[in-house]
Amino acid sequence: MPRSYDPHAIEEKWQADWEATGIYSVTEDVDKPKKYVLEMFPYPSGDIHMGHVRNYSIGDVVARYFTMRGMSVLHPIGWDAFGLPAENAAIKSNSHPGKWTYANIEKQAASFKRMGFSYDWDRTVKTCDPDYYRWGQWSFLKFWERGLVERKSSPVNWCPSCKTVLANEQVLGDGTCWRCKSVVTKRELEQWFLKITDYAQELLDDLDELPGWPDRVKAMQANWIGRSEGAEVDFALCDESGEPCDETITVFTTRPDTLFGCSFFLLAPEHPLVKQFVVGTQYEAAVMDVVKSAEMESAIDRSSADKERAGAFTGRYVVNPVNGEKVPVWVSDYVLMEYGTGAVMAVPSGDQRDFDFARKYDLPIPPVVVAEDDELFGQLSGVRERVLADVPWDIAFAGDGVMVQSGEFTGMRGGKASEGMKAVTEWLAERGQGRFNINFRLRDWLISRQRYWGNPIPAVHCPACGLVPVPEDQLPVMLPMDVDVTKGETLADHPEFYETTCPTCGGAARRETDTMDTFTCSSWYYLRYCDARNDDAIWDPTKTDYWMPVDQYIGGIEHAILHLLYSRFFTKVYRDMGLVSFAEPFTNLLTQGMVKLDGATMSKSRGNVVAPEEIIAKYGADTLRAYILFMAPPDKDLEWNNDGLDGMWRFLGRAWRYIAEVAEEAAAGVSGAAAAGDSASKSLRSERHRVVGKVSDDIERFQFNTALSAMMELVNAAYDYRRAMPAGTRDVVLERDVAETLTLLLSPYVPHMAEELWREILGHETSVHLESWPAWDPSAAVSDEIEYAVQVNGKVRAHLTVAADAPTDDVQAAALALEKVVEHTTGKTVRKVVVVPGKLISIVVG
RNA sequence: GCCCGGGUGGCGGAAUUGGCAGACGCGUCGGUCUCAAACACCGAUGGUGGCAACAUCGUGCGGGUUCGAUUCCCGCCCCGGGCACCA
Repeated sequence: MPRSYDPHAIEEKWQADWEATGIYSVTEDVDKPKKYVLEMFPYPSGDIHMGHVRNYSIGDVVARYFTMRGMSVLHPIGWDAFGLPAENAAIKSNSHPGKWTYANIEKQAASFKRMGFSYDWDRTVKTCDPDYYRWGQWSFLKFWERGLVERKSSPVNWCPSCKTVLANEQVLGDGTCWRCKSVVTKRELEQWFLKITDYAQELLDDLDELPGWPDRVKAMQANWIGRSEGAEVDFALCDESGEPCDETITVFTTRPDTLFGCSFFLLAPEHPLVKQFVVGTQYEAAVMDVVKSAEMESAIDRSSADKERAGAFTGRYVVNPVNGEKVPVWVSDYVLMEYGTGAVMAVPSGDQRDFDFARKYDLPIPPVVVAEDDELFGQLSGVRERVLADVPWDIAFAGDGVMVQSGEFTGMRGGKASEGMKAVTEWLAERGQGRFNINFRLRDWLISRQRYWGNPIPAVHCPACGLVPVPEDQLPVMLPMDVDVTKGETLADHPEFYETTCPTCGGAARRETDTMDTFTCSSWYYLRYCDARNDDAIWDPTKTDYWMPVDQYIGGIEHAILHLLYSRFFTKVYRDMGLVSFAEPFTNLLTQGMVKLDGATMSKSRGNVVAPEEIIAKYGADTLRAYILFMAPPDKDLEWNNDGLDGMWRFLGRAWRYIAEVAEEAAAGVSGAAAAGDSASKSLRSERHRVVGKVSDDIERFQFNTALSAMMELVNAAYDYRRAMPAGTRDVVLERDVAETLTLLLSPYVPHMAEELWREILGHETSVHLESWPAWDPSAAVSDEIEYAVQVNGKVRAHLTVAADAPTDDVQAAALALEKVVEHTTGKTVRKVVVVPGKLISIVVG
């Protein structure tokens, strides 16, 4: 009896062997095509969960496959090691975030090694190592030199639970913190920003250069960047009589074609002019009510769409530049200070929000763009002057139509990007009262954090010189390790840290005590992997030029905007600095689905966790790897279910047994035929070639589940062959080939089992992971007989087996002569016969 | 409201270019082995009718194109995700 499959006896043995022989270390090899396969690096929480198992198993199969296809494959791993969970854990366990983090990295690295992933561990980065974060600080200084760093005061997102500010991208759709789910509030604070908006247009345009990204992710990024084309329009402030004063207020609008319908003007409650306008006037009380209640409201309430809009008249007016009309200036909470200019021209006939506001406060709603099928069209078509001051409509009309009551523009097409929009904007531009403009929803990236466990911002506040960058030769600004977070301390509580001298004037100065958003650390780690141990530069460009861009990036959909947008931004800045020669870091992106249990994401707090360690203890790492890939295609969410594990275990056992039996028979000298011509041998041979082709193709399109199905089919066919052919009559060369081929096909999925089979059972000297991918001959995959399905009036009535090279006419004649076909065609006229070569014959009768 | 996905047996899923729907696996049922169980192996398994051959229905719903539609077109329903007082 051949030895049976025992993962526990082999897995750790081979892990030690691979580590000792360093078979997964790579260097630049100019003689081979390169592939950079990367999975998003993990936060070192200490435990490995099913999401990790899935993510890293996918990457491992891809990396091993490309290696076997003769490519030079970079497949690194590292740790996104700064961040709040370390501080929270340290507080809980009365420890230090660093101690906790480094211990977790050890533990988690051991788990990853236990899974048998093929990483080049020599390239590991830990973002909390000074050797790493100094280059993050260096990047910050370079960004600063390029004018991409700004310290400014603005209303920012504050998470009361994390006790720090958040970037816009880090606030979820429901107004909660992405990490802790607390409700985020707004605070006016002075903070550090990276000017990602300088790259808004390019970040949007270059999405078209990424055919290897899922449309979903590109749509989400485009949505987030939120480009709108329109115009700026200047409105002059005027006095009660309508006489313009010197001051103007500019608005952004996507509909300058509706300017003739502007019947009031709005300012955001936070707009600086509001107080100036109303202080000491009869309007002050009502206006300040609106301002105060807007301040009180949470971000969620404020943005609730069906909320009653509050407003008040300021007592002031502006002049509409197209018709000289005096327009009242109101304040309303539906105008946002953060978007556009914080001021809006209200056109109630063309905008539902303005319409509702006008009805509530009894303001006029003159129509200016009407649809041809609207009852007003007949009445107003061609009418230049305003004859109708209020529409009979119940809702605004925001669609495309014809301009009316619009002076010289009357009769033009109105709507977004319309003839009228362009004509009005040009008219304004000629007079210096407006211009074409583009607005983005994307805001600058707020990167300062009022927390300890992060990368210190390399800046000094000097009372004489202002903000001064830390000189490059003084990097890194070391994060002190004696901060006691259990007492709630941050860098701002450490005089030894912040008391310093100004690098410029030498006078007493205060070091910046904010740290950088951890997303800055993860925005360039994939570049550092190319040259991870470089102490003289962030990387050697010849190395990034060899490895980059990442050919296949794999990670969770939750980073569709966050990490992926930030990394694209960083790459473009490095390109402008001349440090890299490409504009996009990730050529192909696979967003892996979540692993769920009972319909919810697995999490400790929810208590619905299946620990990978338990599965490994029972079945070994190989079964777990293969099973999680077999359960579903990688981009779909996956509902975890232990029930199928036995099936994968059975399959691996069957494959093992087959290979071991073949090897044992050969060792025992059982002889048989070679290059046998019987139909069973031919059929197994063609199945072998078909399956190699199918598995190759499936891996390249990430269909790991169907690749495994195909291997199961090969094993089934191999057993069928053994059953059909008595010992001594089998083609032993073919069987040996099937056994070796199967081992090679399995090796990216179950690397330990394949290694044991290859070296100990099949008797090879060197690792299976240094072997080439098996060759396959598409022509050998075709059998010499083909079965046709024969349809009569669209229903399959019979099957017909003919020689593969039979002429179409013969096939058709044979099909028509079939008994079952005759049954369904007698007494009817054959009207048409369609023969799809190699597949089916469709007979139409009537 | 706008923009993306998705809806196929009891379950996970397959069908790559319009060509035999349900590959492969789980589960279930029946059998072999066994004193028995476990393991393993063999067979059956979309629904309905039928002893069977077979017939018939069937990929969210309703239409359409086609010899032929899970696949393409039109109109809906449901589920998931993103964006949203964005001017």
